[in-house]
Formats: sequence, structure tokens, C-alpha cells
Amino acid sequence: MKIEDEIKQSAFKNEYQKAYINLLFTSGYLQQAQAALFKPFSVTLPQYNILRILRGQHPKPATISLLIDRMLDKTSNASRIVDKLEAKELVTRKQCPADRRTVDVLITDKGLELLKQMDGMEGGKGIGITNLTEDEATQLNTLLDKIRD
Amino acid sequence: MKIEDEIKQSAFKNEYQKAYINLLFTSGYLQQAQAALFKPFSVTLPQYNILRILRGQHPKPATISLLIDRMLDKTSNASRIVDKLEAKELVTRKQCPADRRTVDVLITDKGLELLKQMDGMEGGKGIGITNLTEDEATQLNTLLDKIRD
DNA sequence: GTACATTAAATGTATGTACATATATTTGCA
DNA sequence: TGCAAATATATGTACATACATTTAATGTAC
Repeated sequence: MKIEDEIKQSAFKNEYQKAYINLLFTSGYLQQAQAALFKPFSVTLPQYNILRILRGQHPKPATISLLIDRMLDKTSNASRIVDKLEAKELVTRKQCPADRRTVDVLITDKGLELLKQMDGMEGGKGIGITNLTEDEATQLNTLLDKIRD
Repeated sequence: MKIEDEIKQSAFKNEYQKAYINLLFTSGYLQQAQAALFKPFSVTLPQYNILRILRGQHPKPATISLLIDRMLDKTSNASRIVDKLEAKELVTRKQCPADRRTVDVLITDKGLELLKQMDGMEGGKGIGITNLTEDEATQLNTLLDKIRD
């Protein structure tokens, strides 16, 4: 659907303003769609992202710093997201003996099992991005990279 | 910058997954940039969006329902955002006599004055979207609309 | 005209974001 | 060695999101 109709704003100042709003809106749209897919698993998007990073490290532990470094949103609060995951027994956290400032975060078997169940719904598959052809996806990547230059 | 370098993930499964992550990441990037621009004015992005809608209506009032309808993110909580704006005296809120369930929300002179000061920084001008040519912005709009089909 | 459904808005709760600050530990340098 | 700076994480606060529930007013069917 055209962005004009989605937000009921008939006119934009120019293509740039329109593209800007469109980008924010589409991102929100995809995030909501994904959150809906995740709901049955009782895991939020940021929690899922942390779990994925931990699986990537497994069986090595990750520190909170490493998680922050790899997260999409650098400014979010990894400590508290790990709190939630720990409460669900999807990760463990223990002080690292080598450097007692840092904490070793490890995904549990239960966490790995959950991710296994969720595999196949990642990457927005079937949500909307696959409405594009592969060429168009490549085009989109080029445009987005240019925006962040 | 290429998305691979931004999030230190070397390989994506395919162009779709990459485009998906890229879209979410770029949206976050733009929102953070805009939040930084807004900070001196002590207004958050959703608060600003509500003010813009109210200016569009001025001098007619808007109901909360109308605000929800026009907001980019439909599921957010317009009532509480209006609370914050009311506390800053940027809007007024009073029960509508015709239908006492509804509330007339009006932008104040102070609110209009604030928007006037902020005009010119909207639409991501100078933030990144203008790294594109006008043709590229049009292309981007087409791709994004297709994602939400 | 009373009862029930619908609508508009507000409120409650859990989660996350953004940013400042606190606390503990380690590092580095005089 | 001793002490300040840097680092790793946690915590506090304000704001927003997501979703369920509540409250009040209106509409509708009988």
C-alpha cells in the first residue's frame, strides 16, 4: 500500500520527506509483524537477538560488552535484557574468574532448544521483505547503506 | 557504511535477510539522529508527531481517536503522550460537550511557537536521507511500498 | 425505556530505550 | 607501592510501547 494511504497524509514536501517517513513506517510495520510471530514463544525481539548472539558464541560465553557490541541497537540495556532471559532460564550468568568485573553469559540447553523451534522464522521470511525480487533486495541494501554514509 | 561492518556480522543467509536487518538498523539510525536534533527542544519524536497532527487540524480540535488514526505507530498510547504535552502546556485537553466520551485536544500558542522553531529540521533533512539523489528516494519509496503490500 | 453491546479514553503492568550515575575491579603511571 | 583513570556492569529515572482491563457515555434492540 502506498505510504500516503497508510498514514492518511495526502502530500509530502518532497520525495525525501516521503522516503524518510516511509522508512520509519515500514520498519515499524516489520517489527510489529515479527513481534506477533514471536509472541507464542514468549520472547521479545531484543531478547531473541541476544539469544542468537549467544548461540553464535556457544559453547564459549559472552560478556555483556560483547553483547552490546553485536546488538543492532547499541544504546539499549543489555544487562536488563539478560535479567529477563536469566529469569526464564534461557541463559546463565556468572562472574568471570579471570576478570571479576566481567560476567560470563551462556545460553542454556533450554535456550538452544527454544531457538531451534524458532529457526525458520528469522530474517523476516514470509513477512514482507520477500515481496521483493532478489534484485530489488540488493537495490534496497545499496540505498540503505548510502543513507548511513 | 556497509551493513556487514556496522553490526560486525560477516555473512547473511541471503539478500532478503540482509535487507531486513538493514532496514531495521537504518530506521534505528535515523531515529537516533532525529532524537538528538530534538533534544534541545525537550520534545520526543512521538510528542513532536502529535503536535504536527494538531497543527494540521488547528484551529479545529482533535480527538484521541483521530490522533491514533494519524500516528505512524497505531499501537502507541496517545493518551499518555498527550499527558506529557499537556504538562508542558503545549496542548490543552477538555471534554467535548457533544459527545462526552471524547476529548478535544488543541495545540496552544506555545505549542505552535515551538513547532515554528523546529520547522526545517523535519523530514530528516540533513540527516542521511539526502545522501540519496531524488531518483533514488523515489526508488526507495517504491521498494518500501512493495514490502508492505 | 431498560438491557446489552459498542465506543472513547484512561489506567495497569511488563518490557524496552535513552541517558545519567553508582559500584567494583583492573590498569597504568608517578 | 599507591592512587588516579579507565573499564565492566548494574541501577535509577523518565519516557514510550504493547497489550489487557476498566470506566464512562452512547447507541441499539427488544
